Amino acid sequence: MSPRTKTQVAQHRTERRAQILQAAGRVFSQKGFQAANVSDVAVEARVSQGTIYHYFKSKEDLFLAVFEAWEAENLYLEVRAAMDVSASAAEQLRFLARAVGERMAQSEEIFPASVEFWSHIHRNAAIQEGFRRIFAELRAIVAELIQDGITQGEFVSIDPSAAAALLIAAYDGLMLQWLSDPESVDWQTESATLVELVFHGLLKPLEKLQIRKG
Amino acid sequence: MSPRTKTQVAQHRTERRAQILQAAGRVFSQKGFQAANVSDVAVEARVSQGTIYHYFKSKEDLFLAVFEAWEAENLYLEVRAAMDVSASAAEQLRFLARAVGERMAQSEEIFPASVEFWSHIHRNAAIQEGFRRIFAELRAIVAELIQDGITQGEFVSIDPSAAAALLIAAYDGLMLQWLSDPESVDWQTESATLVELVFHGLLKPLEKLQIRKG
Amino acid sequence: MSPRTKTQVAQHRTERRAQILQAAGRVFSQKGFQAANVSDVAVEARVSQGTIYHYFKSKEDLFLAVFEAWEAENLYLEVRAAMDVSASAAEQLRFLARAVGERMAQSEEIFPASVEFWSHIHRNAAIQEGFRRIFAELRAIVAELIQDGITQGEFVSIDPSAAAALLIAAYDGLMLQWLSDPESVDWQTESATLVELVFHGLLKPLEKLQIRKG
Amino acid sequence: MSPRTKTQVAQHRTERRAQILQAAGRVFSQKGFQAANVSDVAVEARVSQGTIYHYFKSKEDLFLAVFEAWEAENLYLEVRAAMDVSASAAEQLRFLARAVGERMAQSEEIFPASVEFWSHIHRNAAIQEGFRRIFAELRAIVAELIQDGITQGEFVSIDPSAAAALLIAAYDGLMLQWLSDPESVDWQTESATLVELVFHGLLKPLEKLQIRKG
DNA sequence: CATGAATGAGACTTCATTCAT
DNA sequence: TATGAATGAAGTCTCATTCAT
Repeated sequence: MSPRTKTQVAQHRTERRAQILQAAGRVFSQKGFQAANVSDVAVEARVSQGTIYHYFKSKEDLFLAVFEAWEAENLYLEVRAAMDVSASAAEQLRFLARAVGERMAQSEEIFPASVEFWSHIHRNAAIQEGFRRIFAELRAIVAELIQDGITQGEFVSIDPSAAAALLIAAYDGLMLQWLSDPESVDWQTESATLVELVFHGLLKPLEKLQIRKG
Repeated sequence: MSPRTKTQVAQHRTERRAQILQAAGRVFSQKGFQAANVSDVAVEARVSQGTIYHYFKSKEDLFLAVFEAWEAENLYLEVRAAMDVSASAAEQLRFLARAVGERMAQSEEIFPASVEFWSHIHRNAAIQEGFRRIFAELRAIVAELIQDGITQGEFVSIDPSAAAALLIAAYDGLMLQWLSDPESVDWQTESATLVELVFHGLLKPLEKLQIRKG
Repeated sequence: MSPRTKTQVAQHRTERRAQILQAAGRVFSQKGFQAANVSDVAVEARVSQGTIYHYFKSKEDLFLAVFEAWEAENLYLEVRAAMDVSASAAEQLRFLARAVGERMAQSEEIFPASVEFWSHIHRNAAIQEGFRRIFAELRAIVAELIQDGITQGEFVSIDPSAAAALLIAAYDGLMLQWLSDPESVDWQTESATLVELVFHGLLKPLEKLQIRKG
Repeated sequence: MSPRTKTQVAQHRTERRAQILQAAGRVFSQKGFQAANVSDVAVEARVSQGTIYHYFKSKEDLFLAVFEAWEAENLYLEVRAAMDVSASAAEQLRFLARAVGERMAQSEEIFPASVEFWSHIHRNAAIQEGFRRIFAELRAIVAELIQDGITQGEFVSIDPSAAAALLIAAYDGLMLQWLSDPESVDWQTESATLVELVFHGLLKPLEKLQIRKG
């Protein structure tokens, strides 16, 4: 009956959807969700406005789809990948810091999108849940790594989850500083400093002993 | 009907302005700048829409004024206050971490406002410049403190500015985690862990020596 | 404070509302609710589209307001007025038929509005309820009149409510015939014929006796 | 793939057309012409939107086709059928009233469609013409019957056409009352009351004589 | 003939801003 | 200064219709 096979139709739909999704990602991150027009997205995706509504129920639906796509290719997959390295906890952490630093350096153009999503956390349950999941997962991974280090006598005893939260937080906070002044953040330097700070601490060994004595 | 002195008039203006500004702060942080209506602000401030335009040129003007007010009572004043303590760099840092942690715990209701401003960094030059200034100032203060510690032999040699950036970033990042799941962040714990981590590092002293040797 | 007194403002609002309501009545009855545009109403009322939304929440709200206004000045007030005549039931009925006939003849231009409302009965609960009330009230009045006639020995025994329904129905049905062909309905003739038919019946007295005998 | 004869093709077209027509009838009567979407009709008919346009030029064309189909199976065929009974005018009229009453009772589900068509009388020439024809034909039939009764001395002298119009109108008006409150109309009762009223009239024979005397 | 993706005009509605009072 | 009615531009979304397959 149908001139195109169902498979062809489905594939076509998938491609078109992706095309609109990417365009929307660019537009939303550039202008912000509210300020962006559906017509802006349509132009960017080179389709008519009406077509967008064949693939997404509403502008908000589209926004959430963009968020899901963003979420899907988000950091934590990469983070988990870094864990595959079978090495000491310290080495894994060092490796991870470098990997994330490099990733950040390459992702600068999507920072606005991230911040845009951040600003919807407290207004949209789906977005909030997405971030809750992301952070929970990231924390779990990093905390586990730290816990391993403690267990194996490599690391000092510390609250692994609280420490993990701090490490993750640092990168988000740096993103913000980068946005307010790209010159002010050098990802390589920051990652290196993070490792140094977190591994050895600020206090000089001698001081440390003295302080501990005192 | 009774004639008022110029002073009275001026005072009246100032009060009305503040009244609108505070209302706008609440509304913008709750709904977001774009989603918030001028009429929402008017209702919240208990004035008419027209009145708002006697005190602010436009909605954007009002938003920027809110930003300035937010900026003015922002963290860094408190941070600088912490510095007044004449003590060792380590003690100052420890004190600072605790003070900031407490401040964060009390400021949870304005986090949405902060994130709202963040999302305008890359779209509004004034906001960007505001944040650039905030971060630059904060970094300068903390970096100076670290530098002092290094100079006085308290701290190990480390990039003071990069380290300062990390410490500041951690708090912004935690704010984000708090927004996505308030249960997940305990400011006291995080501040304490931050101090521990930053002071002593993760690595056990023995390990440290061995690693350094190796 | 306010330059105009509250009374002035309220009066102004009332007038404007009425102005829009009347315009909407004309437009909706001419084009039908769905086919009519809010902009059509705005043009007819000589206000901007936005202004309409200061007075009515939505197009549907406006439609319902038009319905209420139509309902308010509807037949049954006139019908009840006709009842004030203290006379025999037969004379009241005769008077009523003539009054309604005259009223119909003068109301031809709002017939489209009536039919438009009719078509919403089964789709809109408020409209349905409105008509239920109108018909119930009309039936009650006419049925009471007939009952009086029966009680006082003027009228034969008959189901007063069912008979009332028929009389009322006749006028609505005639309205329809008029709309499909204005030439085909002469209100005076129809009212006169109705009275004759309803008072004396079709059957010749003699026939009647014979039939009743048989 | 197997070649079909022209007859088969034609039959197929006819069936498909009917299938769409019936679906459209249901949808239009439920939602109203304007509010109904072509896609609603397509879903109801289990064909694609495009297919509808192979059988009907436009949505309006489809609507008119539905109207024609509705018209074709409308009352007056039944009415004329009732006339086939060769009996006295009175008996025919009595029979007719009962038949129509029964028909109405069974047609309740298409009342919305009727009212929907009514609401287009004054906006669409084809619909108006359709109703003009329906009413004219009905009136002619009933008026002829009444005229017969008069001619044969069964009925009193009365305007046959005006009386016919009233009888027809009553049923349309009752339909409206039924729509506004299904509980309020019992077709059997109404038909019986109609016959009684129209045959014998309201006035008591004695009264009648007196009034005629007076 | 059948499909359904695509179109784009146009609908309702919102809202920042103005201005007469 | 304060008001709030009025504006009209612009936004989101719908939908009848077309057309390539």
